[in-house]
Amino acid sequence: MFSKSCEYAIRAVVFVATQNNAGNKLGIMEICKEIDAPQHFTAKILQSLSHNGIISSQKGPSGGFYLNKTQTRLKLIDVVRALDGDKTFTGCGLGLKNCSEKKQCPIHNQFKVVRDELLNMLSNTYVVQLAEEIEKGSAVLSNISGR
Amino acid sequence: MFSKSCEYAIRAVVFVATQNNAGNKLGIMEICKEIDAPQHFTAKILQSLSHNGIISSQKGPSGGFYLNKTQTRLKLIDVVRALDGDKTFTGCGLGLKNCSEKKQCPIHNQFKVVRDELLNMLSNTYVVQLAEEIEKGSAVLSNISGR
DNA sequence: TATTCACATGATTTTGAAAACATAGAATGC
DNA sequence: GCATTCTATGTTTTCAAAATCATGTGAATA
Repeated sequence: MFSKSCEYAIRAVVFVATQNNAGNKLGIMEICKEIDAPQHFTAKILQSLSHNGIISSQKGPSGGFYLNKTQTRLKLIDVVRALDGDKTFTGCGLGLKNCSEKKQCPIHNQFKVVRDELLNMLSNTYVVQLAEEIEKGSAVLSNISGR
Repeated sequence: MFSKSCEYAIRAVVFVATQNNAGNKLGIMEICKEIDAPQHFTAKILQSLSHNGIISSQKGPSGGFYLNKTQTRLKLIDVVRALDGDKTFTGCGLGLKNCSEKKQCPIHNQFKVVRDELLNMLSNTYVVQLAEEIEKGSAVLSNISGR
């Protein structure tokens, strides 16, 4: 459904949101360890997100990634769009490059319903809301058992 | 969403269904040309489908792929399951290997709604019904313009 | 029964996303 | 200003899906 980049990004952003209270910033190593993601790869992803204004970053000692006031209102759709673009919501279900309303694949309309449901879900889900789930302990962000 | 294999498979199966009337069988070349898919790769996919009883095949002169009586009642879900397995409907949206009802990722419930919608759609869509769209001219199976 | 045709099968190559590596650059704190 | 700590960037490597290649096998028919 999503690219690996996008999966790691969502997990990372949600984790950052859980720790964003006291205004403390999170380093790459800390984030990757918690969400069980490859360090260098995830670093690039977060840098890309930072570049796109999805999250904020601070260099130097005691620096790291964090969310500014505006960014705490982040939705999942923002993260997905920044990394995977619109192709998740516009691409043809059967891989036809020219598939459109005018010249459509046979499952075009049926598929549209599913994609709209996805788009709707991502548009109505806030990152902070997911962070709360983690804080409450009703959800996890890592593969590693016991965390 | 689906693997390339699955995309080619659906397109191929729908095309076979459109030509299944007079009991004539379709060769690989004919199929690949029509749906604009790589020949050898698609051959393997169809052979796999044939192996799984999704479609039928006949060797020798005037042989090819076709649907027998039972197979004309094929649903999309059958094709997807045969090639991509259940991971399309069960895999975690955030890529967590251990994600389950008990230990779930933060978007588990939201994602479930979308996946169920997809599962529902695939379970209620018949291949012959899609073939009719093609025959009517209200949908296409190829990237190539003008076909 | 030999030839031809078309699917079947296994090995190999290609491709691109994913991941790792190496190095540069910038900010903080002392 | 200098060391430390972190982000930024470009290159290389890895790996599995995707695609190809080469050869085998069964069926039709003359």
